[in-house]
Amino acid sequence: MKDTILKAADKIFSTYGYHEAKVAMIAHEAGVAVGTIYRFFSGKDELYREVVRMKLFEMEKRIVSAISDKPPLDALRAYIHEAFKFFEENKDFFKFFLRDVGTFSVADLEKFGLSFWYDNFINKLTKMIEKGKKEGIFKDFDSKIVMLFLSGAVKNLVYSEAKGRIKQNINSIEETIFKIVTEGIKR
Amino acid sequence: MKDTILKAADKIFSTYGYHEAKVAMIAHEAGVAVGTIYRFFSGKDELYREVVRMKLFEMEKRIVSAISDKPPLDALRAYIHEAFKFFEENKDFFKFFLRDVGTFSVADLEKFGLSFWYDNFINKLTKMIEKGKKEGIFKDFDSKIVMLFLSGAVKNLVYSEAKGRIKQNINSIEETIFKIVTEGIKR
Amino acid sequence: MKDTILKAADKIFSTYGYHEAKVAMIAHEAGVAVGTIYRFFSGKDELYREVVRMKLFEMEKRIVSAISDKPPLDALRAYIHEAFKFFEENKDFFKFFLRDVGTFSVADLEKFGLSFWYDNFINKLTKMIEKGKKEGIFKDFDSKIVMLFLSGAVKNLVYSEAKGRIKQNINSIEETIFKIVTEGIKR
Amino acid sequence: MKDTILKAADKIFSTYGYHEAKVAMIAHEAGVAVGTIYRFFSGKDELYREVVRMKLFEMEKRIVSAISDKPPLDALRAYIHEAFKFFEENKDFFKFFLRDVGTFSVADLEKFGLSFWYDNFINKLTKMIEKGKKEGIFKDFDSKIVMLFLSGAVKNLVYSEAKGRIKQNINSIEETIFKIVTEGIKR
DNA sequence: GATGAATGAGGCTTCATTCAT
DNA sequence: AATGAATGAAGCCTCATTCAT
Repeated sequence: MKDTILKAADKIFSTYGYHEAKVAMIAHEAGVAVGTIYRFFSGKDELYREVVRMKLFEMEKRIVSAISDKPPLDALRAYIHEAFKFFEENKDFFKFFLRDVGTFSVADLEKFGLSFWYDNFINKLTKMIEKGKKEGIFKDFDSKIVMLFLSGAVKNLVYSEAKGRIKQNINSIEETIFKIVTEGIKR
Repeated sequence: MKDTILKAADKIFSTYGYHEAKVAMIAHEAGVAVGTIYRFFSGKDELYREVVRMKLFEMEKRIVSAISDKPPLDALRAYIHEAFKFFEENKDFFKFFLRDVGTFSVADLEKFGLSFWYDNFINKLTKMIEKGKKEGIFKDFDSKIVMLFLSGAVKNLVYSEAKGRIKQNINSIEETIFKIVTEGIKR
Repeated sequence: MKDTILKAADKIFSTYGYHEAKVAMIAHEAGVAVGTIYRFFSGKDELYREVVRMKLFEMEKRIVSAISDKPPLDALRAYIHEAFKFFEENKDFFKFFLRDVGTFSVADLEKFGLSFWYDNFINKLTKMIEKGKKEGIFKDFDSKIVMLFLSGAVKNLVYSEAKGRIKQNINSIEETIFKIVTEGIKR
Repeated sequence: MKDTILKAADKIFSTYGYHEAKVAMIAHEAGVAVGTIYRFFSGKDELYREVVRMKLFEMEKRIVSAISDKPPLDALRAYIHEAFKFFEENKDFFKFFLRDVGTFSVADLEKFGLSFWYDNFINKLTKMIEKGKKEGIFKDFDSKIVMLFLSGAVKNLVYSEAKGRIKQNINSIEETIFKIVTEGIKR
């Protein structure tokens, strides 16, 4: 039941964004009464938070699993590939998440309670870089900056790709990203 | 007057985001009556659009001016520096509007009449890469992908810096970005 | 519930007229919350339209039923009597809606989807005159003009009576109308 | 100046009706500033009242002048003719006046201060009937009822004619009215 | 006297939330 | 536990009116 609602909420939020999504729509999509939603969630806010959590935790799980136990360069490739795949699969959701986050007030953002999670996630990814540095494969840049650099680049490219602003196919884009980040653009 | 309102709107939208920002707050911040806002803007929507336009046009002007007539590598440095500076100065605004320009859906950009502008802006930046390729300084990656890669990386780092997730000072972050993008992280 | 609201709306519109009537007043009169009104009507406009429809359809039903299957002169008397009775019972409403059905512009009647209805209603009444002409009881005036003449006269008298401008009792007024229209004022 | 405003107000009220007419429109039409209107009229309400007064007083003047010093039957014809002519010339105004009156609250209607005028006007017309009765030309119906009967009939027919619901030309309609009211419809 | 930019009260409407069944 | 009709707070916007120039 709670899960049905969560899935319905995901779909509606992904289709309409937070503010255009109405609780009644979600109830309808889930095939339950409006009141039922309030048995499981304290309100629309919490419902949204739960959807976001669900998504991000899934993302973390998939990406972390994709890179674990791989040598640094392979892990890097895997990260780029998995991130692309995940964003691609959930692009409707992220289209609105990224936007809606901007429509919440600072106070609300903190309510998401995801700051801590995000730091933690970035730290896990950072380990991939750390490992590469230890093994002498990566240069001695600050690992966190490298990861934020890389994840920003990936996000922007997924997004642009989703918007049809890039002609290349996804494999080719992934490969280009990998090359730039490993070897740089300077000849 | 129009300008006072625009500035107040910028502040309120930057602090609360679109939906939590109330027209009455903006009027109060601007020190005018609610009705006065409607003498200059057809509604809350248009007011937001104008704020966004104002910001982005200023950003373009500053960045384009910073990179023009510079040799490719200097231009690259200048781009990173100016983008950082601009985002830094307007971090409240961008926290809400864009963690990413791509944050807004195509429909939204079109609503702002900015689709054309964005393509144009990216093209201008892309020329900086093209030039470097012609001069044999940059490798033969697709210029647009390079630019989207770089702008994504920069935006994410500004954002993270603004959030206090990075300890280094800005100059050092800029330098790291420059090095990664030019020389890559692989040893 | 819908009916309670409709009745309350009738009362408030009849007392204050469309523009001075506030949705909140209607809700209060009906003993429901403002929002409840919007479960049944799309807005103030539709609510007004529905009140008007309700009234006019009832009027038609009563008048048509009163005149049907009667010989022309009896039908004429019945028309005058029933019209008086109906207007009398709803004088508050008609004081605002119609001193005259014609009071509303064509556009308005169309907005109410009542143009067709009104033509149809007049046609039904017209048949009473036609019948009288066929039977050689009525003179050969254009039937529609006769009906518009008669209904205008009746409406004005009801209205004046309602305003207290006439001293006679209603029966006497009805009789006078009947005599004037059948025999004329000329000796 | 006051007159210019009054004429402009007449035009705008006649075109849009009371509630859709905006003070700014009237000022624009009159070629004066909004504030100027408030030098001559205490507000929109009074301006409307003045327009209505102007109209009705003119109507009275024309109709009374048309019927005075005429033998009863000629006066009757003249009344019908002049009423038709006047309504015809001002149909835009009356289209809205009749409607808007219905949108004012009872309190407002009294503010028009026209009840007394209307009684007075009807009395003047009534004299035409009285005279006919004294001369033995008209039957012994209550004169006021006769006048209200007649004026209602005329108003309704003018209105229907204005709406295009009648095919005959105006002269023919006037003649029919005259015949019905004098001789009745019964053979 | 004339102007018209600025005012701000007040209305219609939406929709998250509640609670009696 | 589930329902969904009813609630009512709160926001955007309009426009008659004012008053400094």
